[in-house]
Amino acid sequence: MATLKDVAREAGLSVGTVSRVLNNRGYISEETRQNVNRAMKKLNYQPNEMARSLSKQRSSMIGVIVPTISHPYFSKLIESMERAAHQEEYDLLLFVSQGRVDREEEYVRACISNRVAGLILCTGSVRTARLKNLGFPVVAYERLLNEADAGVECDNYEGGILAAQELIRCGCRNLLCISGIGEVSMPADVRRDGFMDACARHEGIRTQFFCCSEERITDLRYKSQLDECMDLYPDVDGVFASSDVIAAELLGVLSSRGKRVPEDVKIVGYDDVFVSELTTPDLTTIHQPVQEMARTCIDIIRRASENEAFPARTVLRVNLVRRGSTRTAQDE
Amino acid sequence: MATLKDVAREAGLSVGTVSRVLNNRGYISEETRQNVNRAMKKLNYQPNEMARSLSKQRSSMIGVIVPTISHPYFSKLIESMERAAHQEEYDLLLFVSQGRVDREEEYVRACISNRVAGLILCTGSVRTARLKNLGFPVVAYERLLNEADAGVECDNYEGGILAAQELIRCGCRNLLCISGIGEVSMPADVRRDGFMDACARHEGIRTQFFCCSEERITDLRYKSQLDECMDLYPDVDGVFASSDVIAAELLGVLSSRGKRVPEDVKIVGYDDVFVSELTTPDLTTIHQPVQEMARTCIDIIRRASENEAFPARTVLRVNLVRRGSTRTAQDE
DNA sequence: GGCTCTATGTCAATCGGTTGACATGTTTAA
DNA sequence: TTAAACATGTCAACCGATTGACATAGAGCC
Repeated sequence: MATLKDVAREAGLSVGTVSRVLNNRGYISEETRQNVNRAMKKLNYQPNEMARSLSKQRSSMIGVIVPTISHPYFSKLIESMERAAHQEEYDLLLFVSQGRVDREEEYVRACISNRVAGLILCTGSVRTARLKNLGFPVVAYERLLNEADAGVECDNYEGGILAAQELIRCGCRNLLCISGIGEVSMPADVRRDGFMDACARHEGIRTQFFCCSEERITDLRYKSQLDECMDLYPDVDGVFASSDVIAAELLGVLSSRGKRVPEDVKIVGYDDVFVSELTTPDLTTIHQPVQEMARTCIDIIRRASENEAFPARTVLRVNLVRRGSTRTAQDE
Repeated sequence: MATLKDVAREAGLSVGTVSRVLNNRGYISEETRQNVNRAMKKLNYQPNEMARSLSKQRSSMIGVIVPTISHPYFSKLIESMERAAHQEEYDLLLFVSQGRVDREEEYVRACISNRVAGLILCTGSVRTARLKNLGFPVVAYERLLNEADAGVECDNYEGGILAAQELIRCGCRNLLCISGIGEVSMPADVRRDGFMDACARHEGIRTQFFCCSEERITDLRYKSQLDECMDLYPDVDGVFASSDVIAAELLGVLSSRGKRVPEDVKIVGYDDVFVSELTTPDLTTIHQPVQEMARTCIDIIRRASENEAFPARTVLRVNLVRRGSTRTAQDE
């Protein structure tokens, strides 16, 4: 495997000059630059990132910890992160914690060992005291973490409002909000607040609330809980589900009870992942700007690395995507 | 950030001895080991993987290139890879190529630069000549790559047979096989062969074949193609879809045509990802042992790193999971 | 002619580990 | 008793870059 020294010899230059070309430092003539590039190509030179990171005291990798990627929301997120990272010349170190605190702490340690350029936390259970003075910036994604250096969220409150308005627009009067609540309070919790507040502003709207246990989020199986829920509230005519996956499962539960969507019950999901277009009918949902959120996370880390200023908190706009599950006669 | 030298000083030992403890080399007394561990804990020492990799000429990261992770099959795969990798003390470097050759080559270069312990290729478009003498083992996952050092697949032919048998068992006589074909020939192509061969062994079975273009696999949108397909073959009573996502979309297409599943049409999917339990009815499917396949890939890399022998080709068994989409009256 | 800018070279330290050679003791077992 | 096994130390080279100090020398300008 060719080294810088080999390239220098091949180009008839010193390592110092070649390193200057690679890192764009000091004065280099166009001729020399070409010469170096030619030599690198000829030797099929690939810089050793380990050596580079060691001397720079910082690698070009970004660590991301997520609870799962089986959930389509997180797979979409990771895909966006990967793209954004590589656009900024970073590589992505992926960690899946399954929501287990021990793993999360292990993964934070792995990030330290790898001297990552930054860490994006998409999971809330890490003991926050351990996030101080890590030597790299920590970005909290849709989590409330005081210890993080920055936070990126979408406007969950607004999302709740949009969902409520849509159901009310469709003539629903007997609303149900299904959401998951973990042990940690999360930005997503305020979706419900937005929903409830918007409902309260209208006359004659009944609202119920059902809490799906999210401890088994990695299972993606809520069906039995949703069945119980429908036993409790058999006469709802509009449901706001806090994720498209829950909404999709609800479709199955309703279908087995002979309820038709959207004729008998209207549904609004959340996230706008591919599942919402896979179901029959497809799902009206609140679109999260996942790509933009991912880009923001990466950009914060880039800025921090270059000692540029960056926002402590970024809240991005959501919007409603109307599909079959809230279609009414007059929409045709 | 504490270094090995700091730990040695704290423990009153030499760096050599501490390094021995870390790498389990030579003779170390239990007392010294404890002493070192205490010192490491006290200083909150995290070994610098960059330095370690540099001197070992090999990092403890495994690179994985996939075409997408939005597709539930790949997100399940990556989740399994991540788990298997960390169980063997590797970190995972994730690359999503979107099926673009230029990105794949860029990612292979990134793996070289990071001196990965191994590379798992879940995508077939890389120009194979570039995979020789990379300095680390390359494992082809569900791909035919002569240049790879090892291949891991599931028994796709058997999967096709199982699907055919199930549809025939349900009394279907007019079968359709929907599969995707890319430019590169892949192990998954033989699913069709298994299906067709099994059908040929039965009297009075008609078989059709429809080829879904997979160029837009990252889109996960096959609906319009499937609609055409149903125009072409309106009277099929049993369908084998080469992925659960296609099967799920087909459910929607059939529903909009007033066809009921499983009463009018029976469906068998492939993969056994969560989507198959999300639909109504849920999908009978061919289960791929993704976890075991992932573990096999990681194990091959571990063996290669330790100069142990490893199999050049591993083919894992699949099995049928019966659910609602092929349920008949007598199954009740 | 002196000054500054451009372009490159030499040299050595540094990043934080790993590893091997070699030395020096202390136990333990044959 | 004596060799082998155990336990640790010292020292230095090495992995492949980055970086800064300092030197050299030609080009362009006042």
